[in-house]
Amino acid sequence: MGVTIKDVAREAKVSVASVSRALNGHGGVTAETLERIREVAARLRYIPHGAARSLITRRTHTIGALLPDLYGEFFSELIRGIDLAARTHGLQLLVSSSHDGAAEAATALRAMQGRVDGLLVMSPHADAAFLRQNLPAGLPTVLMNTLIDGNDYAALSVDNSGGARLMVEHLADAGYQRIAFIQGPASNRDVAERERAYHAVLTERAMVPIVLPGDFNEESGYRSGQALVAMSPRPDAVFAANDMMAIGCMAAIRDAGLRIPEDIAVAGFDDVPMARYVSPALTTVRVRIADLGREALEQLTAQIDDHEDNPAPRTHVRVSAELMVRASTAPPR
Amino acid sequence: MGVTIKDVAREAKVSVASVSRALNGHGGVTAETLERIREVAARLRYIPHGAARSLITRRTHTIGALLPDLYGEFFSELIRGIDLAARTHGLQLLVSSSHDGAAEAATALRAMQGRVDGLLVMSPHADAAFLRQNLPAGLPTVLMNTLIDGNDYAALSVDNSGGARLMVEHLADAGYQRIAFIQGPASNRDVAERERAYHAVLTERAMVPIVLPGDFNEESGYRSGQALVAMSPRPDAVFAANDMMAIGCMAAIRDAGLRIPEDIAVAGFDDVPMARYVSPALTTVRVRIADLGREALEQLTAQIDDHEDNPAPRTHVRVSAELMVRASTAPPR
DNA sequence: CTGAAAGCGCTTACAG
DNA sequence: CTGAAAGCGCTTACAG
Repeated sequence: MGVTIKDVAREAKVSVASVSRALNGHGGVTAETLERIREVAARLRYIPHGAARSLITRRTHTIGALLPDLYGEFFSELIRGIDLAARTHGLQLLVSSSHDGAAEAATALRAMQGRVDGLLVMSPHADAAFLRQNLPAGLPTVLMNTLIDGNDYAALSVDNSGGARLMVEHLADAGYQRIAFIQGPASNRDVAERERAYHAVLTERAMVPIVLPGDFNEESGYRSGQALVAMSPRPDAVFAANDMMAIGCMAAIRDAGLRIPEDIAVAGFDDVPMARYVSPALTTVRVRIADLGREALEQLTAQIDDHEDNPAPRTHVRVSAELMVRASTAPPR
Repeated sequence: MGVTIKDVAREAKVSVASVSRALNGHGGVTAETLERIREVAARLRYIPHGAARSLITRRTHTIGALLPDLYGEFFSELIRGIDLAARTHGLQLLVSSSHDGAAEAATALRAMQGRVDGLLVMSPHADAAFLRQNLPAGLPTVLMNTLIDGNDYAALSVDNSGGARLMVEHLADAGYQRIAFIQGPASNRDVAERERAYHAVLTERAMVPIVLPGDFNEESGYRSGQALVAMSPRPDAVFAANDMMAIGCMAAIRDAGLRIPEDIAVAGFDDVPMARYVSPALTTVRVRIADLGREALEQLTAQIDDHEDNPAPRTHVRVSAELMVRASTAPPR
């Protein structure tokens, strides 16, 4: 079907070896044959077959990314960081996403074998056994927001704990007395870390926790906001596990005829673009997701370029979070 | 390095052919040998080498996507649509993005050869010559928002023209008399289509066009908003080529002490999530970007599954746009 | 400088 | 049911 190196060799009246050398710029060809081969290759529109080439060179110039999703704010930023770094290294990206179960994720991971030089893994299904079973031994790998016991893999993750702590301390320092927390999806590890930090700070300050349910969606924030305003005594501040719930919560507070932050201060987590546009602007925690992606890819390329005798360290790096104080948590009167 | 089919064969005391047949479920193996081979494969943690397999099967179960970018609202949605459809077909995604020039895009495209079963192409660098030069002949391809003369390729694109026309007609029908337009980046084809439709409707209605510069960023919308409020006679409505500029423009109008829509109505294009949250909520044009991606992938798989004697038609489909009327363009008193 | 040959890891007719 | 062999399209020592 397609034109192969053999076609070029025949047409240029040389061996396939010479075509390969010429086109790859390895030298060892006279300027004359080089020119002829180039001309024939262009005329025939020869494009080398990637799979065949990487089968013999053991290089694919591709990195695989196993992700739970490909869209939404978070992944958009994550992919941006990965892509930025991949581009500077001349790497392509093989992505695989949306695995409903461990079996699907395993299939996806296995399909990457022989097609990537390294792997970026972010998966709720990934644990030590899963990776041992489905990851080719020796394939450079970096985990993103995916915690595994031991030091077998390099890992990067968001400092949820530090970020949430900053937020709760900010609210307490501002003078708020009854600080509520809106949870995210139960199985979400990021949320668990945020909630743990919330409890830790409240305990340190001898304050009483008030926890409301949520699922990361705006609607759940609205519902918890309704519950919040009906409480007695009413909380005077609420920290939602993400921005969208915080925004939903703000709507509920306003619909109840209360003011933000005078009656109830509201804070979120993520710093989505919208956070600056809601009114009042939302105080939140910013995580440089793109940095996480970029840094993960840099660590991965370091592993790929490793020599056996000088392995890159398998470290666990925390990407720090930053407090973005805005009008929604101005100190109470 | 890794364990290959040979290792499994040796360990299971069979030929590699039998290992292949057993593991691929092709039958022709006794239950006993099947079991033994499976056991050995699992014990050795054998994972087939993708490149080797696709070299012989001529199938990669991967589709390539050449995109100008991977992040931001638009691509997030586009990728979502592609990913959704790819998943139902069991396909992986090889993405390549951010090509600063035609040469870089060409390299990326060529690198896909032999590694994908089909190609989704969205590139400002793609014209007929570019594709002929860098696309393996016969490789199934669908163009997205990338217009080429002729019917060599299937193509899908956003109906910018129809969407912009709906908007300008909406403003005129609402009673606005002096409708301004804020442009996007000069080289952007989507913008050109939107602007052309703006001019067409104004001509039909015997209205005078008022065109202000912009570059898709919020700041440029703000600047054009400042220019707008200083005009005399002042336009009573403005249609920005995208939502972010519309939002910037709203800020400028408000900062000038004017009201929206009483003094100046504002409309955008894209329907970004934020559009519903600004105050007043922004009237805009919604394009189902995810549908574009999904539909493009469906067309591509149809081509891939084609038989030579029954080729899928190379059509050019327009993804329709929808008017989202909100408070920012309520009719003038 | 050039070519014949081996080999990357797999699958698939073809015999037995 | 099973294996030997050919071949997918390339690259790279090895000779000449």
